Amino acid sequence: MKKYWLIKSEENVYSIDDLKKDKVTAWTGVRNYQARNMMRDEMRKGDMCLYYHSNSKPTGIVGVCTVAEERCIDETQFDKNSEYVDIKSKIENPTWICVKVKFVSKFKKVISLEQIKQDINLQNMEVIKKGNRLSVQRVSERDFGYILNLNN
DNA sequence: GCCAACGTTGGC
DNA sequence: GCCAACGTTGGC
Repeated sequence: MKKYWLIKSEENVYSIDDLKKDKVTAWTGVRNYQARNMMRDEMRKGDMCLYYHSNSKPTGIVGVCTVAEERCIDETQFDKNSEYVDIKSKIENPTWICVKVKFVSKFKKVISLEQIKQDINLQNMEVIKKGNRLSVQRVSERDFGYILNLNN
């Protein structure tokens, strides 16, 4: 059963254009247990993700990617030169597990947070709920399909 | 840069 | 286990 997600990235850190160029990337640097648990326990190869830019103008959904590989070790936790290093994490039992995502498409136009807030059909999306800072969120199949249609 | 809304840490 | 202090996220 394919599942649908929304994943956030700061545009100036790793944008949809970076993913388009790299084709596949490990979704490293997530240091929130709830987000990790979703990646580790629920995200599976073939699942589809909306790609969301935070800290951008405007913020919003900018494209689509797919889970290319599941349950990957986030290597940045063992990299002493990385800002994401976690000295408490053990090689034999890594704390941080992520997925690899593959570029699928970039939208013609950003579907902005403002637009989502105003769309009566998208009021169940996590991303518009107050205080929701999770960088990995579940999206319903219906909302995912609706958003793809908005891009047409 | 501000600040609300979190999540994490650590003393007790 | 509680909770104050602190750190982070992310919209604006």
